[in-house]
Amino acid sequence: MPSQGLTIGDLAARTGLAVSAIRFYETHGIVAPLRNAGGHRRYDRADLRRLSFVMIAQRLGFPLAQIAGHLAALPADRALSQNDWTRIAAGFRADIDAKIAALTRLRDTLDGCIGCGCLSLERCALYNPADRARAKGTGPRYLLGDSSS
Amino acid sequence: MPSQGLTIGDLAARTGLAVSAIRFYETHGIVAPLRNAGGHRRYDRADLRRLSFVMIAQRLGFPLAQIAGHLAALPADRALSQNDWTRIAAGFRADIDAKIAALTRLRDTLDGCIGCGCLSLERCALYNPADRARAKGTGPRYLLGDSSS
DNA sequence: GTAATTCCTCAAGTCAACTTTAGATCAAGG
DNA sequence: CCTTGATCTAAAGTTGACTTGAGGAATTAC
Repeated sequence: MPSQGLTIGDLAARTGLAVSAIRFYETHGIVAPLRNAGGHRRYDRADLRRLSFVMIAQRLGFPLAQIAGHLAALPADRALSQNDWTRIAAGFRADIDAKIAALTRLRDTLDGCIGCGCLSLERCALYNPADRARAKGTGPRYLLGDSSS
Repeated sequence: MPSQGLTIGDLAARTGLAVSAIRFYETHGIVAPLRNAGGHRRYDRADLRRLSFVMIAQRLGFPLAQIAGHLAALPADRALSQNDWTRIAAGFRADIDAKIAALTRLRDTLDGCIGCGCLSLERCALYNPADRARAKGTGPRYLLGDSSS
């Protein structure tokens, strides 16, 4: 039986993360390995998934704190059930959708700007968001998804 | 005639950025204001657009250096033409598309995972990317868009 | 014309997310 | 056993993106 668990080096090799990064994540509550007699960390396979999840979400621009928040909804001690994933996925999905929507909005605006020929640019949303928003406040909220009318 | 240009405070008020941030951006080549007799910065309206562009792109997760790169393709000295925007938009669009694709891939995988009922999770891409990728290298490249077969 | 704002520069501080370094201990192969 | 490599802790360093602070000059408002 190889059931001694994975070392931090094993985890690093499999995830591609640095050993130091995994230890850092531990201080942020993302993984919580056990210790063996000598004080060395021992991980199980669920930790591989946790770390993969972190890597993916981070690559997509989610901050560690937010990711940790999602992962906190998972039980650390037992194997993950489908319900666990369903919950985390649902929570995460809203964030992803928001990000996709913002990106799509920007892309479409860029496309419109290319095609519209508005050299005066008076009516161009990309060109002029800050000027237009001036009456309503500050910043390019027009493209930033502030739909509070 | 109000044609003295905008002060850094005007710009801050209109974009919602901090004055310090605008000065910081200057050190990174994003804006390059003129100076008046007293040494104060004077901006024109094109700078409002540049800053709005920066704010949007940043919110979407693009690093300043990359944004500055896109903006560097624009002429700093003259009014922006449609061609200018066409060029910057085209370059930026590829980045946006890549980000949308990665997010969509993740979302779809999450959806599949919720629906598939794979409690064993042996075939679940979200659950198991690191284990599966082990043979091919490290990390959850399965979901990260590494399409090198 | 002077008081209150706003702006100037430069240096240092902050926060996130890690990495690097140092000194020491643990584990595994021969 | 003992050497080599992995791990440990704690603290300091790094990068990106800014903010804050100090000391001083320019602008604006009255």
